[in-house]
Amino acid sequence: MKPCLKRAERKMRIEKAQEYGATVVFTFSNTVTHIIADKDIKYNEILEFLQLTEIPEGIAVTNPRWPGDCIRYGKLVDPKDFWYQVPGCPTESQQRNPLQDAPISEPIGGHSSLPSSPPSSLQVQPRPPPKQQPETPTNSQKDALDEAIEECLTTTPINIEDFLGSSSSSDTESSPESSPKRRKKASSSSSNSARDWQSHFQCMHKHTGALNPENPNSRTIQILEEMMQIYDSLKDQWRTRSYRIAISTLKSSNTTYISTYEQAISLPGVGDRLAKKIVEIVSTDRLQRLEYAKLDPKDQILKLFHGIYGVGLVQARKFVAAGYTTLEDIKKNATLTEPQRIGIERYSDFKQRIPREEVKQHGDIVSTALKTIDEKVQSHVMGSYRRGAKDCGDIDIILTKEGAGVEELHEVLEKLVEKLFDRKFLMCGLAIARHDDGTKWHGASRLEGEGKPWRRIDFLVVPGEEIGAAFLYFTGNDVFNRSMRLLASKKGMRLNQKGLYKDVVRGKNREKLNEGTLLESKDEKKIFEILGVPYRPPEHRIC
DNA sequence: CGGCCGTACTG
DNA sequence: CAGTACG
DNA sequence: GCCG
Repeated sequence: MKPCLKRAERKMRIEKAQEYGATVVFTFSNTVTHIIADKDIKYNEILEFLQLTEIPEGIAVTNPRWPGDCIRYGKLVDPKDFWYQVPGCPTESQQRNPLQDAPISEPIGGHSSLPSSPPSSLQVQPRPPPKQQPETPTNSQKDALDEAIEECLTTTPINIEDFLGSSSSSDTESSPESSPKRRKKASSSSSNSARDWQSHFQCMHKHTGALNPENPNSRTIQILEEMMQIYDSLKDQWRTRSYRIAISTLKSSNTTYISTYEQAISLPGVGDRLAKKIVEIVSTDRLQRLEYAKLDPKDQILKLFHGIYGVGLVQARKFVAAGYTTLEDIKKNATLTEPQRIGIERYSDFKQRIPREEVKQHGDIVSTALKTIDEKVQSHVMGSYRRGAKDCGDIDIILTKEGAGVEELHEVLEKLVEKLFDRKFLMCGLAIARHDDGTKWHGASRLEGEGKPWRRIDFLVVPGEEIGAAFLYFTGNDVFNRSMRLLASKKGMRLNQKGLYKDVVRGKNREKLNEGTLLESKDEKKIFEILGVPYRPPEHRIC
């Protein structure tokens, strides 16, 4: 058997199967009754691996869900059932659509179609390495700010590990070993616990968003992400938040396979309920609750509608409740705002990812046009582009000028937009600053040429003095920003796209009672410093 | 048990 | 104002 | 959902 990245996970399942009386063999022989293939294995890959032209009669080929279900239901379920089919398996049953097979949950009686001989041995297949991640950090492109920041970084190297003592609680257990000794000179009166409480904030940790292909928890993460999406579509923002945090924790614990309740619950952000779900995923390769939820066809339609620009969950649910099932339905019959109408018209355009190179091209066009309006106004491409993504969902551009205020820049924005409409680069506006001090502009742009898709493009007008806070905000990602802002508020401060403020008085519901006084807004790195967060370059802000 | 980011634009 | 959006 |  080839070494495999998933071996920890497979080992777990193998042991589970043996616990229940299965015999696992590592060579193919006529004693084999079942072949359990890892999820992504295709039928012909099994044939190839076993050097067979066909699987002998009487041997069942299934995915890992089958043994899981057998354990779940306490009996041998039918390995020919749809749920257990291996992709490419030449049987009639694979045509069955899971969405029509409504009552999935009923224990499908194990019996008849079992192979003649009793199940006594299992053959386990290795799983191919997982695919690559969507957002790949690259350090190739730098702008002036990046270089300045990196300079600061190299002169004052900060090791995140130095900030995270071994957990104060007794059961540190399987956490990614932090070296015990070393102590930064405790600035002022900061005690251990003072440093500890804030280490739970996501912004305190390096995240690249890369799905480490060696992360043994990738299957768990995948299922939890699906579950999170369900809760998101149910408008359960707090459950969604909890899932997001727990998933993020799993992603960073990429050296340990989390398979037991104790392991799981010791992770920050994972409580009793999620720990139980993780155990269920590990031992059965699925989540019962998720299977139910995915059966609801409304869920699919809801997602479709929610994908329209300007349509949130409230509107999407209304459309579903009204009985609409397609974008055409809505376009013809529903009352829509103008942005929503465009959102439907350009639905597929806006869904497409934008190659990094094209993002740069859009940025260059804006930059060039800007020069004809005001030489001193600069544009910076932000968002996932600045984080180094190889493709982006939209294009985020900051317009700024040293010493300029919002109103001066707002005029520039209006001229810029007009000019870019004239040259048929901008195709429409979606959300447009209407006041003289408006700061944001949402719309669509496209490159010249036949069939070029419209791209979502956002401008943010930023006074010269606020460039640091604006960079922080517009670089994201969203989770990172929220984490930074929450940390600020816990420290009696307030962070937004204009700056970091202190002495913010909050009433109940944390409602802001005063503005606070400005601490820093021009220097992105100083905002990190004041908040006590080790500086992280954009490509490490993917939580 | 209550909190979970903070802001800007639309209709 | 609620809803939606941005990171 | 989790956490204090």
